[in-house]
Amino acid sequence: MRPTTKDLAKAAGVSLATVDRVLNGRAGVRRETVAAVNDAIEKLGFVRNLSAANLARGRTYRFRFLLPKSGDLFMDSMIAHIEEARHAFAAEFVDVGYRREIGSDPHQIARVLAQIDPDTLDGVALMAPEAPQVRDATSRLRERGVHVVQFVSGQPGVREADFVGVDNRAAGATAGRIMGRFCGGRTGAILIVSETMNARDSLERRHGFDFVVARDFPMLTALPTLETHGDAERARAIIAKAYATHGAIIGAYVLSSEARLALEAIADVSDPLKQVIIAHERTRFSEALLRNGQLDAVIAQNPGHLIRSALRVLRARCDEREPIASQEDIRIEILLRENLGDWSEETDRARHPS
Amino acid sequence: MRPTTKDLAKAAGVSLATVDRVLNGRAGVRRETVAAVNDAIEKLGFVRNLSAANLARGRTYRFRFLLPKSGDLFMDSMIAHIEEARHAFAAEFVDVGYRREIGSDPHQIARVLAQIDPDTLDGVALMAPEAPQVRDATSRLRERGVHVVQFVSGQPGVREADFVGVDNRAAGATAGRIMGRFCGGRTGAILIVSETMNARDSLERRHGFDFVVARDFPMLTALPTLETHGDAERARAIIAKAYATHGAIIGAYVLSSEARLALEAIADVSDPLKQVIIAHERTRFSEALLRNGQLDAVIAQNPGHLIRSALRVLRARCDEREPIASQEDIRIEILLRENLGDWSEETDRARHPS
DNA sequence: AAAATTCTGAGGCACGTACGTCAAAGACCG
DNA sequence: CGGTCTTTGACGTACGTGCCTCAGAATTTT
Repeated sequence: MRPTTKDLAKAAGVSLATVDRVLNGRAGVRRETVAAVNDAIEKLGFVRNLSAANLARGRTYRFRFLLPKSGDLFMDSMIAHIEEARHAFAAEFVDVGYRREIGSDPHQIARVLAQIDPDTLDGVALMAPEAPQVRDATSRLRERGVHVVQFVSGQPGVREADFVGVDNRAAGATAGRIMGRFCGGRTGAILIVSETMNARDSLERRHGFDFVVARDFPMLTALPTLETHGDAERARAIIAKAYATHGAIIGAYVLSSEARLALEAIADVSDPLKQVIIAHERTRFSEALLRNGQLDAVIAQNPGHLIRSALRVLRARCDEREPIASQEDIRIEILLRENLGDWSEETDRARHPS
Repeated sequence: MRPTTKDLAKAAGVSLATVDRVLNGRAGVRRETVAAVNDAIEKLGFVRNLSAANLARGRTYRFRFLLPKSGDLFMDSMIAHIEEARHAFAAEFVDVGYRREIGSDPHQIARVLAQIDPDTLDGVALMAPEAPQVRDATSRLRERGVHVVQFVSGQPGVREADFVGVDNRAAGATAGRIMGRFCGGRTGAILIVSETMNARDSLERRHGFDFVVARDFPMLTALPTLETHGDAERARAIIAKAYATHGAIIGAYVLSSEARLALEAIADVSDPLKQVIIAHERTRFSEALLRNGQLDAVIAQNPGHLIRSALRVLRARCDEREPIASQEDIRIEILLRENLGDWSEETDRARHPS
């Protein structure tokens, strides 16, 4: 059996309450007493029983996802997974929710963060563009005792907060290699479309893509990024123009997480089956195109994993534990028609039509 | 606050002990009393607090992975991740271990399973080839109260036990598509190598691969499977012979989880850079080849995920909960050089040599 | 002696369980 | 047939699990 606080108290020659004060770093204990307790902890190899502790203090964890107000299918999928996690985590007294309050103005984001009440919230997972104002507001939030996870957007390795998401340069590079290999040595231009290039993610993906294409696939020319700004009309106009002016477009890469508008426009003004088309993120829409061959590959991060990971990291921080690195490492997934998850069922139906 | 057993007792007009008996399905309670308690549970929306229950019971979970005696790098990686999980799960009173006792003889496997003592073990994750004897032994184990997860090998949808692993037909199909696309329309033969074709996994991968190649890439000819039987000499001999007799081998697909022998032999008797080579599972070895270009793609299942998933499923079964399907769904990962996990660091080094 | 510091005791969190109680149902005898 | 004894089913009591917390006691310090 593992040693308990009782054992500690006996070994250190103090009462349970004193042990508890040392354990939780509260004041009112002499240096020597603290040392005695710590020695006992060391000697007995004491590890506190977190569930017993949480039971005793009636602890609950209250976490919120702060999401962009904008968003299309990818955001929908995210929210669906938050909803799923809500139920799964409820049993462990983790209260999960989300709010769509994040705009594009850094000051507005900072204001949202400033209004968070540490008494009603233990942690937030923030999906917001990078900006100095946001970084500062994040730091202040941390100082007020609210844990923060940079979620999907943002960058790894910032001291203020953990990052949960993929390395977007590597994701772009992955897209680049698939593009290169799928084009099979042909020479031509690659159309590149994004919702906006103001987001760090898109920039990084573009960098990664260009790096690999330039180094390993010199026969391909990556065109300048077209920005749809989430406007279907505009998307179609600029994409049509691109196909008209460049003769030999043999592939298209849609950088942004919301790919629908761009992909619809591409399908409208050209033949998607004759190009290599790559997009990001799995949604109803991208999945359907992948299945019917209009999309050749999707680079994705698993939304369920993202969300559970953010919650686990927040919890670990609340408990002053270190998260399990290998579990919280979000993989860059490559999705083809065959590894979407129900390939066998599909072919079974094809072979035994009901 | 969530309702407690105390609230239940009051609402149902019985004592805590009776509530407990109903909750844990023990005998000695009249039908009407049971109904009364159940009504109260319904009405109050009672959910029992598992950690409090486990605390009171002093419950621990004892799970073991039963692994093949044979195995090379993939098995090493698996074991390393079990070791990691051991530590991570210890805090939640889950005792994780493994034993390498599984041979290829179904009777031997059945004997191993028969010797498991339900008093010392709550669940096992079994990585074993499929066989009627094994299935029966699994059923008997379940009847003796030990939970079983079919791990990596085995098939989904068997009533006896949950399955944690990927759909190998889909994995093979994924390999098939990548092979087809990466070959870029060239005509030629594809070498196919496996350790053995006695394992269900290899068979299924081959089926999936063939299905996709036959349907979508008719210019490719998938050669008959060569079996190395884990013998380096033999591997080199048969592979050399294949390259000698078939003129136009433009790709190679190594089906089995342990790919090293086959890949070494291929590199010895041909130029790996001039073919499309695809293998399964991420190991030190496959990773290195991926980085230096000798391997074009790796189809993998994430070992850390596999192991945590198996443990979570076992735990859920012990607690009579339903596992979270989306979390326990193991993805078929496609690994290229760029999405191995440290691509940015790598290119940073290239740009800023130290 | 008052104030500040350090420490203890007892009760509580949500639940499990050994043991005890109590009534009804038989069993047995004269 | 009544009366006593035992068995059985149905339920309650009280304490334990590892830890936290608050009121208050004991010890210093001022």
